[in-house]
Formats: sequence, structure tokens, C-alpha cells
Amino acid sequence: MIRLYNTLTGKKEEFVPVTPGVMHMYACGVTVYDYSHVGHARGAVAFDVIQRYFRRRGYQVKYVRNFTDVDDKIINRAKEEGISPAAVAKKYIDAYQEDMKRLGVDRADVEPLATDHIREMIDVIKRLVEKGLAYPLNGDVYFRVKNFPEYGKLSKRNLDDMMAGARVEVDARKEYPLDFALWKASKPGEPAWDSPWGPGRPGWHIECTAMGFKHLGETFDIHAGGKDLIFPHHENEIAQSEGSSGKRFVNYWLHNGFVNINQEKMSKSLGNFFTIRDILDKYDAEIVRLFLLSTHYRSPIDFSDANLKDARAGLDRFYTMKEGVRNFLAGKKVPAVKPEEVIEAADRPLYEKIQNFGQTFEEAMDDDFNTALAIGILYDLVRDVNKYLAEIDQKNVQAAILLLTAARDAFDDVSRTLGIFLREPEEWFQGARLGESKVTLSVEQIERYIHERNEARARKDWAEADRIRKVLDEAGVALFDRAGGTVWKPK
RNA sequence: GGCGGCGUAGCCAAGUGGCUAAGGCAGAGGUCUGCAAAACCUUCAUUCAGCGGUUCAAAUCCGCUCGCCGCCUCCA
Repeated sequence: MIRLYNTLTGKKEEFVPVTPGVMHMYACGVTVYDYSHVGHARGAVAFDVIQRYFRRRGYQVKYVRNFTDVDDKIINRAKEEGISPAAVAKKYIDAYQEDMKRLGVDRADVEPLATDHIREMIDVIKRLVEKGLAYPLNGDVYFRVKNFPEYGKLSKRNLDDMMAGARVEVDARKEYPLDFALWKASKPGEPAWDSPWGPGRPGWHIECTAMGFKHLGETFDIHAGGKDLIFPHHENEIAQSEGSSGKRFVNYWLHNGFVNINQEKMSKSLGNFFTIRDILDKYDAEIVRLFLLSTHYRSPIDFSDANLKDARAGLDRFYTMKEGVRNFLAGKKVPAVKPEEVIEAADRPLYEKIQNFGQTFEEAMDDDFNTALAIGILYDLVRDVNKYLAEIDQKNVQAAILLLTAARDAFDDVSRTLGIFLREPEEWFQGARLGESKVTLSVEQIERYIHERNEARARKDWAEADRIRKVLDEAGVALFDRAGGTVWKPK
């Protein structure tokens, strides 16, 4: 049973799908006028794991994540760059897809563009006008907030509170200050579509209503986005959607916490942001992904060098274990014996723990997708496996093969759901880690040094062996003398 | 001003009524190693911002105080 925190009710609730066995989810994507920053990455990664998790739990998932490709900021950017708004959108959609691919975020099942749904938006607006929930005004159309009594139910504020706190000058033409635009008359030179109210373009909120309706239906299970979208975006979506359909729009609202820099929200307006690509030039994508998943998705997460380095150390630890298991199992066949016949009593609890690991993982994830807890129990098992490996010489070989094969499979299984720990150890140490390290020698040079050092070691010339170790150390290379030979890793 | 959230060890971070407060990083000691690293073992919060209250029982519920943050304007 999956329990999830619903912003609408302020509580964790049991997930009950609209259609048994099916999960329909809509996540607000990005407005494509610039490169995406790490804050965008957080939501994308969090909801990626959530949709993966529903699939793991057997749901037939339809996941929709849109692109907002018509907007003031896009128009401004187009003017700045001297290209069309459509070209701006295309450029940053491509960039976004590239960033997401690097972060291991799956493509959504549907990735709709606002501009492909103008017809549907106009239909919704027409319905709202017919029902008295919207009114045209000089080519614009506004939502009539006062006629939607439940306005404020998501963000938990009432109209008076909002009026009192209004920080923006209101357009005096509007019937009521909180009425918001569904449709905007276009100015000359701006993108425009024909409508019953004259040429114009959609307001921001209406696209999600139209695309949600079209791809997921008038009532669907989950709508997700960043906490900053609760008001006004999602509040307005509810008003438009429920106002026009007369039905409950969304059953569960999920909102991710912010990425902070020094306790402050990362945002464009504060200027304290890093683009995803900037960060991926400095840190391997898997580090960033693990970092983001190490904190519960609703909590704020502080983006800092120290925290990313923690994540890197965690990956080192995991891949070291994976390497140990893989090396032991290499070339060994799984024996056709029953585990209970060969695994000694002292190791039975560990074997059971491994067997139940998928279930333990699901208990963590069932509780509002607690990836932080899930990663915690995963490290717990890493230690157990390392301990077993340290004592492997005293183990029955058949027992060891069975137990470590089970461990490997258990890790692979949860890794696929989290989208981390999926590489081979070499890819991590000699690929990703080398790529971001400051190693100043070529692989060939390193290997030549190792060869020389091993010759020195063979003749017990420890001084020379240590000298070479030091040379490599200064070049950013760490050496490890293992039973099977010397291996190296970037420091 | 309105509304909402947060404050757990040196750092990161789970835990929201009841077994010894997960896990990681860093630190200390040890095993192993020619040296080293990794790994393993031991150690590392009688205590959960502070003060009161409810309860047989609270980090977990309630109240107040302090500190921090977010939304109310585009924002993931």
C-alpha cells in the first residue's frame, strides 16, 4: 500500500487510483526560455523515481510532463536573441532533454507542448465563459474567482487574506483583483492564435488544464510540481478545471521542496542558481542524482560542494562493494543446491535479509517515497556484504556464490528503481571519477608506473616502490595492492 | 500583515506516541598490509532549538519563546 502526502489535505493518504491498477500522473515541466537549473533537476528526478516506483509496484503508468513554450519570458528572449519564440523554445527543449538524459531521468509517456493544445485551451475557456466562470475583457478573458467558492482550498488561504497581502498593482479593469488571465490579447509582433475573443495567446495556467484533460482525463490521480507552484499556478488550475468539468480534477497533489544555496531558495530572480549543465561539467550526473535522492523530496536540500562530495564518497563505497562481489562471482557457476543445505546457520539471517531486501525497500518507498530511508537501508546492506566478503575465505564456496548472487540481484533490483548504482565499477572509477578528477597522467603512463613499481616490489626494493607510489599520489592516482594485482583509482 | 514549513551528533540525513534515536561523511583506537588504501571491528546524540503542558509513556501531540526559510509577483 503506497501512502503519499497530499498537499490538498495536508496529510499522508493511502493511494487509491481512479482506475484500479492504473496511475495517471501529470508533472508541470519547465518554461523553455533558458537552460534549466538544479532546482528543475530536483523535481524531475523526484517524479522520475516516483513514476518508476509505481511501475515497479505493478501499476500501468501514464506519465505526462509538459513544456511551456509560449510565455512572456520566451518572447523577451526571442527579441534578445533575434530569433523566433518557437526557435527559443526548441533550443531549450533540446537542452532540457539532453540534461535529463544525463541525469538518468526517463522520458515521460507524453511530453506535450502548450502550443499544440491551443484548440483545447480555447474549448475550456469557452466552457468557463458559458458557465459564468469567466468573462472577456477587451480581447482578454479572465477567470471569475468569486464564482468559484472553493478558490484557495489547495494553498489554504481565503480571498480576504490574499487581498490583504497583495503586493502587485491590480488591473483596475478586472471585476475583482484576484481574477486571473485565461487568455491574453496579443500585442503586435507577438505569437497569436485566433480565438472567439480575437487574436491572442493563452494564460499560463490554462495549458495544464487542457493538456491534463486531453491526455489523462478530467479526473486523474497525481499532479506534481515544485512547492512554489501551489499558488497561484495549481490553485488556478483547480479553479479552471473543476469549474469547467464540474468534477474533481486531481486526487493527490505532490510538491517537491526547493534546492537551496546557503539556506536560500535557488532561483533565477535571486541569481543564486547553477544550471544543470554547469554542475554536470563538475560532478558526474550520478553524484547529482544520488545527492538529490538522499533527502526526502518534500524537504529543502542544500546544494553545496560538501554535500556533493558526500554523495561521491557514497558512490565510491557502493561501487567498491559491487566490485568485490563481481570479482568473487567471476567465472563461478551458481550451484544446483538448496541455500539451506550450504549456508551456515550464522549467515542465514543475512541471507534472509537479502531475500527480503526488495520488500524492505518497498516499505521505505511506500511511505511517501522515502528515498533517503531507502538509501540508508541500502548502505546498511552494503556493510553486511562487505563484512561477508572480508570473511569469504572461511565460507563454503557454494554458500558464498548463492548468497552473493542473491545480494547482487537485490542491489540491481532496487538500483533500477532509483536509477543509481547501475554502472560497472570500472565505469565509475576509471570513467566517471577519472573524468572529474585532477589526474595529470595518461592511463598508459599510470600503467607503466604500476608495472615498474611491481618489479621493484618483486625484488623487495621498498624505497623505489614507495617512491613510485608517491609520484602517482601527487598526480592524483591512488594505488591499491590487491590479491589479484595492483589496481588504481583517481583520488 | 496573511498563510505554510523547518530547527535531530562536527557535517549530511531518516525517524512524527512505546524495543538500544537508521544510514552516510568526518574524527579516535584497533585488525589486515613490506608501506598504504579499501574493507572490517570498537568508539562517536542519556538525547532530538528552549521553556511549559497532555500522557503510564513524546524527538514525535498541545501552548509559548527564540532562530531560519518559503508562498502571497515570474518561479521546480
